[in-house]
Amino acid sequence: MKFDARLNTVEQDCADCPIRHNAVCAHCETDELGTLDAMKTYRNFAAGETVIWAGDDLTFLGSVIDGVASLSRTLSDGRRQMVGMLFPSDFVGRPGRSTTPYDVVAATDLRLCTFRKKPFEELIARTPSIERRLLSMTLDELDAAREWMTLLGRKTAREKISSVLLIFARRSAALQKDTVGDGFSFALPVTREVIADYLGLTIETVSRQISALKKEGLITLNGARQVVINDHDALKEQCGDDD
Amino acid sequence: MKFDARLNTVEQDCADCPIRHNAVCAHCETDELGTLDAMKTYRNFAAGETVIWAGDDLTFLGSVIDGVASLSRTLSDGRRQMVGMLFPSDFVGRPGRSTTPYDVVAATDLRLCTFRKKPFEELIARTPSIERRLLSMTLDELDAAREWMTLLGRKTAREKISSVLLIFARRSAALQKDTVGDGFSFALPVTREVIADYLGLTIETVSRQISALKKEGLITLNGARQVVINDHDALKEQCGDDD
DNA sequence: CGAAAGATTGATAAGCATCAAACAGAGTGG
DNA sequence: CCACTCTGTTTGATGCTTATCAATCTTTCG
Repeated sequence: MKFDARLNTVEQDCADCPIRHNAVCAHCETDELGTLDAMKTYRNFAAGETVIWAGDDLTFLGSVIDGVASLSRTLSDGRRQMVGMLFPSDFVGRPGRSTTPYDVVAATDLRLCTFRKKPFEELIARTPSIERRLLSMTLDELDAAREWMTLLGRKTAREKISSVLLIFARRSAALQKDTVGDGFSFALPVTREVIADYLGLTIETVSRQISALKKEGLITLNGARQVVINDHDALKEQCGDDD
Repeated sequence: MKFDARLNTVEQDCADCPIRHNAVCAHCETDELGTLDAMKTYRNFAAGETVIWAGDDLTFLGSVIDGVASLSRTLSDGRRQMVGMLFPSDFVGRPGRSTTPYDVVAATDLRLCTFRKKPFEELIARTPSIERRLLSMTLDELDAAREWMTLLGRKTAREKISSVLLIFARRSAALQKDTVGDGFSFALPVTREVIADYLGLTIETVSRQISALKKEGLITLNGARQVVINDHDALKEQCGDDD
């Protein structure tokens, strides 16, 4: 049965929340959690649905509970660059600003735990533990963004593809509490187009580089979306990174 | 006379500080300011000097008072990407983390107002106004980093150069409480090499694109570093941005 | 003045985008 | 069950953009 993303699911207690210990509310005390619990609304989006358009009024903020959201910007002639991917526990929206500077799109079916903006801003103003957690998460995101800038500005197409394959592999491994090594198999969660927008390439170049890695035996493909890593060390070499 | 960047200058009262109203201390009360005043140490760096190497222990944090600092990452074969530029009032370093993931280099002669890391971390833990200001500044930097990702991933060389010229122009205008328009003149604060590392280009491409804009009459150069904008609207058009 | 660093310009080549066509898989309806 | 469409993917041919290599010019500073 297909998941109907528009359907609002039953409210859940914060104490049972799967992202409880990683999200913005990670270090909340019981009473603070109670306040959040009373404020929250779950929102669901189907894959491909836009959560917020760039420039739109930002009326709510919140956390990703399940699924992946992409942040992307568009140039005047339609060229698109993905500037971030939000995974479960990541925070959506920006306190203290009235509009978002980029589109937020559900890359997969997506479930958010949201708060109306104004009350949430008032809450963090009097709750240092939330503010501190938000600062820490924002600093992490800034580091990630800067690492991505290095990829976008200086890496070749082959290095970009190798890098992104390993990133998806590690994400997949982490979810299964496994590690990436020779023979590790994982699924690409997104289309070639999304990968291209993420890497600052065209879909043709993405496809060609994946084919090249396949032809050289570093990876094997089962269909277009399932990847097996044959030579992990060699693939890591191809990333160009300094470690 | 050449500015000797290693020479420690006379301590300055926070109340007279040129970045007082924009830095991390912007919203401090008088007593909080007094605490900071007692903690601070000025540090000067000559253009080209490295403030912190990637991976080094982070022993101090602080604000840029004068000059420009660059944040950059290096790939295994030496390719470099600048991932941020810090101007006066911008914050250096990251509370809550012991090492920096990128090199911090003085792009020009540089003056910092620094605090030892530990005492400063303790201070922000009990001073919400500083933490709030730091969060706000970090969110701004994240937005800037994401905008830069769009430039790096999707803009052409010409668009990159036009964009960076306008960024420098606006920075310069803001400092003089002026606005950018036809006839506006400003200095490029950095070498072509730094611009190239910032834009993910080579110095030759930077030079060629600047020459092209000059040849087409959008800008005029006085020497290599002084730029006059002849046609602001046309230059803005060249950026490719969606507004 | 002479050396060194920074900037410009030219010739050439590599890398990636663009345009175009074919292929593969999933879902649809006769 | 098979044609049919739609979307996503692969592959090929070609050309533009930018990197690379190299030489010259300019500015700065000792």
